[in-house]
Amino acid sequence: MVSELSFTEENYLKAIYHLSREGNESVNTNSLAESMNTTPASVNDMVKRLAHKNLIGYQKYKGTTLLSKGKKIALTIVRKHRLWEVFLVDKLGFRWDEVHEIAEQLEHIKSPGLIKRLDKFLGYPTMDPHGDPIPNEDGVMKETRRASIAEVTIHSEGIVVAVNDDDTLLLQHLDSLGIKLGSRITVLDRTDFDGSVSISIDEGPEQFLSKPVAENLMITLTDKK
Amino acid sequence: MVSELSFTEENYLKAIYHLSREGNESVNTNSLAESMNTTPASVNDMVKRLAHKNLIGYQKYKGTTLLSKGKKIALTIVRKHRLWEVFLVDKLGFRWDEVHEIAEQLEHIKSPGLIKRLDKFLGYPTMDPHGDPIPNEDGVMKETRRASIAEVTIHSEGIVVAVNDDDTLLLQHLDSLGIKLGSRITVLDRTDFDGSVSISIDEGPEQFLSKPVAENLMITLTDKK
DNA sequence: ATTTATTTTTAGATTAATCTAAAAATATTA
DNA sequence: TAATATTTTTAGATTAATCTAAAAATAAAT
Repeated sequence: MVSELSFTEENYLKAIYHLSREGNESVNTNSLAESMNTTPASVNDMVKRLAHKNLIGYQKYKGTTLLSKGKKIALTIVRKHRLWEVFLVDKLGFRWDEVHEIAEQLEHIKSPGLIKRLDKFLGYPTMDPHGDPIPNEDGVMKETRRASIAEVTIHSEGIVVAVNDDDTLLLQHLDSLGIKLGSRITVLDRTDFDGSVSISIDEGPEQFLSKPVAENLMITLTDKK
Repeated sequence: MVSELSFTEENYLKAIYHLSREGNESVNTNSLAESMNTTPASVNDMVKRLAHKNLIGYQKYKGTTLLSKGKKIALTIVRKHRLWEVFLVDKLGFRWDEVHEIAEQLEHIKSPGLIKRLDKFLGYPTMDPHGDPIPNEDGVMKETRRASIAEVTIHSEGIVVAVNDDDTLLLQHLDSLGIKLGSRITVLDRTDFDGSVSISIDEGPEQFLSKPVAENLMITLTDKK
């Protein structure tokens, strides 16, 4: 039984998770301090508590790593964070760049059943509005990769995370099509002849992109099994 | 500028609000302690802090009252609590008696804009799933009253909060009609001849209640202006 | 109007989470 | 490898929120 963690403890676990690149590398005191906006001394104190609770591994001067229990908790927090972000964007109409702060708070709500119901209500999304994958209940998440619309298989669905070229005309063109960072794009078809693609933006009507535009539009997608 | 209150401070204000019957009467230390599940000594400490912040009035041995700033905060918390309860029941499918604990946490989420959007998403409800009125942004809420289905004007809408008679047959009858505490009932029509009424439960199809049933079914309703 | 009971307040400790300043260990560099 | 720089840890304080136990004030009862 993990006696109910404080918000702070949960945030430390999450920070360690992210800094260790999904829990694989060891994290040192200073970078944790920077990421948590606090001092190395405070981090040191907290790291001892978490180690004492068997959530992280810690040896003096050697940095910390998530233990399996700690990693599992970190992943449920990431899951909650990303599901709430989907809620805020899809249901409440926030922009993708407005939701992080709110999700930072919502991710700590404790309730058996809440997240399961939220997940269902949202239609079991696999990606958050920033294009990051959402772990399932067991902490497993689909691999994501970044690719341009030009190289992706037909029927792929993903979130716009970057535009490779910062040409003003291109940006204006995308804007006029209603494409921005965070837009959810489904690739409907591709013409072999000229490499142009037809897409749907946020479930909207079919629209066309020329090959050069498609090549510069990067999305993240979860690889379908 | 109210420098951002802690969850605990917010909870004290809310407790004072409820114990003072919507902020009108003075609240004594012991009852606050009981309601907050803590000791009179702790209450005394906290009361001093809140008085120092000009949120409540306090004189030694005289109990506390909400000041206007404190009352306003208390009301926004009540508003948030009740709106989240509507969300949990209407959107996520929780039962009315499962949501209090979760709303106790959600009510402390801080975000400019979140509650406004949530309110809109929920269709600007005026009552929570327990039949309690939801304060508007300015802390004003509609008066509610309890009445039996038999005495209410046609087209009234309210939440079932009690069954006056605990006769098993009546309870079974209500159950078979799909009526339970928390059901939202709209009174569609009433027959003068026998006092029977037709109603809709949770926006469902028309159903009929005999006069004795209607007389025992209590709802809360907000008086339409 | 005393005495008794209740309520409220103070005094002094405790715990989680933080801090600053200094000491210790490790890493880097000349 | 010795000197210097960086990182990490300790020691000792601080603040919010709590506690227990005892003192003080108020209220109730004889």
